Amino acid sequence: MDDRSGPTSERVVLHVDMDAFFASVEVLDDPTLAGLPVIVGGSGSRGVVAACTYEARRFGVHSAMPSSVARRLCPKAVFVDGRFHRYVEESRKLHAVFHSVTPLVEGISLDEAFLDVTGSRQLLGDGPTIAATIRQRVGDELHLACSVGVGRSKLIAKLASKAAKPTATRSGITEGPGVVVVAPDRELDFLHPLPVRALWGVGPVTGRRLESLGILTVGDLASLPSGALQRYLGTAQGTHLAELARGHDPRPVVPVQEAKSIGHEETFPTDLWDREVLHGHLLRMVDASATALRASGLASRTVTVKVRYSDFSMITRSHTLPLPIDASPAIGSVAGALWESVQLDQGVRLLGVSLSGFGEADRGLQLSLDLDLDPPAGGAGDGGDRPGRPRGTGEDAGPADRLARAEEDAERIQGSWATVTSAVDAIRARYGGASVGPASLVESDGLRVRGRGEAQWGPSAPVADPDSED
DNA sequence: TCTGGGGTCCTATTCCTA
DNA sequence: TCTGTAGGAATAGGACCC
Repeated sequence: MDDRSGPTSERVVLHVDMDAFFASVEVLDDPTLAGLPVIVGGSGSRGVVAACTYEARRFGVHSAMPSSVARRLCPKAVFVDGRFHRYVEESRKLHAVFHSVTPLVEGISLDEAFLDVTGSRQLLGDGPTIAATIRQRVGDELHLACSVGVGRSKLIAKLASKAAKPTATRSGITEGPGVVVVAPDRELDFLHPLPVRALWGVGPVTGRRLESLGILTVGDLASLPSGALQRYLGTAQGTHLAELARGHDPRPVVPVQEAKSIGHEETFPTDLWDREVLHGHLLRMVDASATALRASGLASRTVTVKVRYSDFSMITRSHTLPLPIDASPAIGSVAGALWESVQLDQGVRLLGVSLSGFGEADRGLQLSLDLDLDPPAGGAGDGGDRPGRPRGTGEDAGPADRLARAEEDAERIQGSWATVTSAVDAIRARYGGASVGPASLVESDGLRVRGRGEAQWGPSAPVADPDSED
């Protein structure tokens, strides 16, 4: 397939990455934090660091690090719970700046984006000029710092922005250049000395595997025959990494990426064993996910239940329906059947639900007179026996039977719940997410739906915990 | 002193069907 | 009807990203 957008060498891609974004927003809102080691993230024993200031990084703290380790490395750190809505606000302003430069903006996360500025150069200047302008405007308008990488591919732009960042070591914080430009004829000189782990797609596991083979740098990787790499890492990953190591990255900047899954998962402050209690949590997460699903105008065919046990092993159980559904009780019915097939021979640390296989909800089901129009008591789930469905005579149906019944339930509920679902969504839109919910969850303490940012980085520390400061 | 939450993508295996 | 085979879909698990 030929590329009609012009020669690849002419493409100019920017990668803009905010410096310590969440932590910088916290400092912006509370200037007394300026100059202090600030850590944003879960403060509980099972929390992780979402972001931290460079003052904290001097002590070796970094994002995704367990909070307990961060606290040990930097006992004087100020822990701040994440305020996701604030980061979203600032992110919107940031993206407004990006969109004033080019419509080709691919957001990677709240604080990071690729911009294809190939077509903006005539109006705004060359790549380095646009990069400097963006950096200046983000500083002036948001009072936040960012780093920008400029190259002819996403790979190069991304690595360049990293090289543009400040660095923090025990001896101090060194300002970065802010903008790093990698000219096409300098790409391999820039790329090959970098460690293999710098490449997008090389994480801890692949990194260790490559290093065990003596492949330490991107240059080492590039010198390897791609066939050998494919045999070692698999076709897709081997081919992809071989290409990246040679500086080949034709991936376009794609402005709108449609979601492929929507879900909720939570780590509990302590491991849970009780099947019923866990089922209650599962239904709560189903309701939250289904609400998000409908808010996106989607319906889902595949329901997946995820469990992480106390020993950190993880299992998933999923089921795909013939038709997409979006009603919470319908999804809850399938999730409940999957949940019954989950073994509980050790404590559960994390529980989650994920919805995928999107399509349009079938809300056109004609209601016949013998359909059960009453919403199932207790909301979602596989609770009581209901009319309109043959029940097996055996006391303990197998997983396949349970799923088949849940599928029937889901179809029936999906048809009868369309009006209720719309009403619930309307009430929540007006009075907030906690204003209405499944009856089965109303009286259960602690079963409120956790919102984004409330404890996104793990369970919070107990309110009065004398041991919280070691 | 131990590992979050929201995702995407890939691979291997199993099951079903032609 | 049985067996072998091949392909596709579903399922489960894992690595990776921010």
